[in-house]
Amino acid sequence: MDSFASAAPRLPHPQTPGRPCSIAAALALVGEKWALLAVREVALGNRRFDAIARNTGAPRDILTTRLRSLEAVGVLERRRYQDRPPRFEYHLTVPGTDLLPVLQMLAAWGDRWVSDEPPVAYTHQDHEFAAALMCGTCGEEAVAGTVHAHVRAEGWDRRGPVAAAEGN
Amino acid sequence: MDSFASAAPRLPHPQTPGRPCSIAAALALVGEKWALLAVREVALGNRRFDAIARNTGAPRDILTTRLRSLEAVGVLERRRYQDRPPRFEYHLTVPGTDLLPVLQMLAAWGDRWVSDEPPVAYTHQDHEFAAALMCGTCGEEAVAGTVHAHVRAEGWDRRGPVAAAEGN
DNA sequence: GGTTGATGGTTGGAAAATCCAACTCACCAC
DNA sequence: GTGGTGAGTTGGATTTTCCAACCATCAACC
Repeated sequence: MDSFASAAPRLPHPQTPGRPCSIAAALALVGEKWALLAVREVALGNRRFDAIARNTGAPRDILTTRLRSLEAVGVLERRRYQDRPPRFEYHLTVPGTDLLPVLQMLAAWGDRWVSDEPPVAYTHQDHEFAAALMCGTCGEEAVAGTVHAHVRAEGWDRRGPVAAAEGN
Repeated sequence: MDSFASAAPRLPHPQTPGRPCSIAAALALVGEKWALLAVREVALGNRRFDAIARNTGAPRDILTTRLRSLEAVGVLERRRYQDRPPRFEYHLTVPGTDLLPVLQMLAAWGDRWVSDEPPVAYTHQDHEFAAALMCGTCGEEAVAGTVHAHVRAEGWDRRGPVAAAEGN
């Protein structure tokens, strides 16, 4: 896992208000509708600007800024596939590919709670795929209520900022 | 699973541009930074407006509109815990609780790629929790590249809208 | 009786981001 | 020379966000 994590460089750490939290950090980098939908399209194999714009419905100018930002952050890579005129394709980096489980979970939630019938079905190897959360340590499914948070960040606990009873 | 899904009512189906997709639908309902961070805080047990505002860093007026929207959508429930003056607490509904795997995946991604060291650690039962995507059908971990999409939505395929070669 | 603090918000106004339609520029095929 | 593809830009109107300050209700303190 250490060797895997070092296989690609770390992404820039954004400034987030509130509690120090990897969820907030992740959202600051990729947590925007059009950004995630662009990643979805690239994952589906649609690597070109026009296809991404059409299939997501994103305004073209917004999409431009999102693609630039995803590239700057290291989630997408922009590759020139021809010169004269210059044309580009977007590809997932390693961190970008690692976002797909997040999208799978979102799709599963949407399928369960909002879509009448799944607009997209997923298969795992040869059978129907049903997304679930797994604990990689024990190999079992992590059922609701069995995962607990332990706040490590200095000056914070579960309730919020610690009163910091120093000298005051 | 069928009986589980019917245990709570379905959420409103939002209008989304682009490809019909449960990811887009989910993002339309809950895919906004402050909304997801509010859900995070409620999941941590911080159910009151002031605590959520402080711990997320969200502007209070924005937080008000997000909480109202999450309530309207059916992700949160707003409970009065005293009258005179009226005071409220926010609780996760069943669909809201079902969002936690999404947050776990986001946290895992942030831990892996952006946070220097995890600001929050998670345990599963008594051991360290390592989030992974599982295929509920076969019980195995869904490794990158083993899950494939099949577009079912009428008029669309993986590449985009179908040319609709009728009579043309 | 006045002040402070907690709680759960509103309000006003400035700043920023979004959305939309139209436009560009370079090339290719017909 | 007309139309199409591809990858964006541009201008301008509309929305949304952000921020700080404010408000109301009650309890406790002094």
